Amino acid sequence: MRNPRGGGHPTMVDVAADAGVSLKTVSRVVNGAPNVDPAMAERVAASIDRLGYQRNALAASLRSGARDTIGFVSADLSNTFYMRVAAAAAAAALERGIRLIVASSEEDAAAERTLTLDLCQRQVGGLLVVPTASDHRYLAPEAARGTPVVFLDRPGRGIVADEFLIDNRGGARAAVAELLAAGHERVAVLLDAPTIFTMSERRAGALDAFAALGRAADPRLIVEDLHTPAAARAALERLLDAERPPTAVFCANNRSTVGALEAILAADAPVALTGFDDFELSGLVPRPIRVVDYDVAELGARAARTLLDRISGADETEPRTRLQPTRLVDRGLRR
Amino acid sequence: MRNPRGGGHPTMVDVAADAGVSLKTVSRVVNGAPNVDPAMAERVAASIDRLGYQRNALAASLRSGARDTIGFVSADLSNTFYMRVAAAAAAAALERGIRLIVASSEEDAAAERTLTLDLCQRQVGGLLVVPTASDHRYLAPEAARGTPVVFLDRPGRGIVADEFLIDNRGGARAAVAELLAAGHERVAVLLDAPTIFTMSERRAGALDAFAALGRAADPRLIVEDLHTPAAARAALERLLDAERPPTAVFCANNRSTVGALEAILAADAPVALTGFDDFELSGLVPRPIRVVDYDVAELGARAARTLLDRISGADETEPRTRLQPTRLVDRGLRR
DNA sequence: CTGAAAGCGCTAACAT
DNA sequence: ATGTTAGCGCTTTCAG
Repeated sequence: MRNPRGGGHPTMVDVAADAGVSLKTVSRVVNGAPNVDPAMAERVAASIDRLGYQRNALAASLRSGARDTIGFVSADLSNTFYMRVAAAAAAAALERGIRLIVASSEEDAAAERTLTLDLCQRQVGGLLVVPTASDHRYLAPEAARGTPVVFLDRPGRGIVADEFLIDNRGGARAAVAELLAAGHERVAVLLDAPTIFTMSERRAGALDAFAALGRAADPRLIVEDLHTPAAARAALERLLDAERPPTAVFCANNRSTVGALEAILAADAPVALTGFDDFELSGLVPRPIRVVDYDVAELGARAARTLLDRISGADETEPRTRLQPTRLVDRGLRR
Repeated sequence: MRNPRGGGHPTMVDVAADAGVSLKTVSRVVNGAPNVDPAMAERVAASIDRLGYQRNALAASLRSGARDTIGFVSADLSNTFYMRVAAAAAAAALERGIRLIVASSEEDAAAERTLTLDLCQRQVGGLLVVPTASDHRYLAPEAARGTPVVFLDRPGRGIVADEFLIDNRGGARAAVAELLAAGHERVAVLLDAPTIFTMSERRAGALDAFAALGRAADPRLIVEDLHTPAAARAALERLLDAERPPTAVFCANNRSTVGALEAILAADAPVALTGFDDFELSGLVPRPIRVVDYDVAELGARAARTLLDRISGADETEPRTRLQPTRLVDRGLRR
């Protein structure tokens, strides 16, 4: 598949020679520009087909400076939450003719930085990033050079940029308030490490709910640093075996929810459960539970649109933090 | 952040002028080429820092023709299976200094074609694709032009290319054989549409198991076209209510498995269950089940390495189809 | 070890 | 409506 000049792929020059027209005419046809004689367009199209010409998008954007791509830096490719955000963002971008390319730091701060800079070198128009790093000042030069950044799910550090977060605090508050309103005197709270942004927010929300009733949470019922379902299970089993066991549990993420469920099901304990984050197959849990749910697709679409508005200059307001609202919903099998 | 000439970003020319060296020297420093005087390199590095110079990777590859990127065209971004494959492929590629960019057809054949061609125009070195389209002849020109394609999970149609598939037939055969060996006389089989490649394979495997024992499956226990968990649930409920209900079920994908589980749990029926595909939280199912599992990461890594070998020319053998082996594993909560 | 010049494939500005 | 000429930012000869 060498080109007529003997090189690699055929280029516009080859097509022009083949069709007996100028380079520019080929360019016009390829780009669907107006004011091209139909007969000529026909001839060019025939040559393109015959030579198997394919436009080199990189060369095109080099001269035009067009930036028709945005990057999505996920923190974890196999996290469905982020990927649903990415899918929604891709769809929203496509509506404006912009492609989204996905990369992932896999929760590695150095990888995040490398990937991000790499995407910038690839001349993406902007970035959606789920931050893993604890310092994002390295993005400031890029932002200043006109590559806007929008953070997702977690705030960026050391840089002013748009952020789209879940209403972690409000969601947790509502979940715990509901348990308290149902008459539960002893509500346990299972959390991962408080150094994680979402955890400290959700913890604060849970405490808000107690405070709103003028009550204080029993500190022995608040368990932190539960990284895995197994840890959450063990923690809840310990609480259930203790003197005055909880009658309800609020789990601050779906890993804890899963672990708590294991404990509850294994002990067949009459404990009400509400968990932050819906999860796949939550409908399959063999007893009614509640989860704090939110519109993932909307989050992604809003973030993408904001980024595109920044890129196009349509939005020159101060960067802001937006919270995606949450709602409490029923899950689990009803009997 | 305008460059010293008043344009946009600073370029190598600006750096060269600033450092008082030639363009080529800057290029050498930026690319870490050997044979550069350390003092000069130092000066150039200082200018790069001061001007905030960032290399334009697109321009670089235009001249060199370098192809340091491969594309992954998923069929569904929110399918964890594909994303785990993508993550493994990305890691394997990175070991050779190649970046992976992810796009998704979202099960739309036209989108697959658009995305694929778009990636080619972006000069990716090769493609990993989970095919959605029913005809991949459109890829032939690309392949001929030196952009190899490797298909994942499903075979490509109308084009000879490497394929990495799950051992669907063998896995299904083993699953059903095990149920039969355990003494189950009546084993139901729940499937999605037989037009789907994996479904016809898994169906064939299930029937193999019966045939190996000289037995024939009861056609009334084989239900097809179950697209959703709800459909699978309804189908199994019907079977359980019928005259001679099954004592075991083989579900050909995890959606059916979920539906079947709902039916079994709701009826508290003593039915053994084996499902193809592991699923998130399968450990949480409140009774022991078996699943046909496979090493997703290995599949992705092998596919990526094969693609890279094709690109580099290290592998010029005939394209082949490889099957990823499966194994039967325990899931669900033990009591 | 360093530099000048040419050119990758395309688009933009200016003719015609 | 079409063609001509630069030139995007970089790498690559090929000379010094």
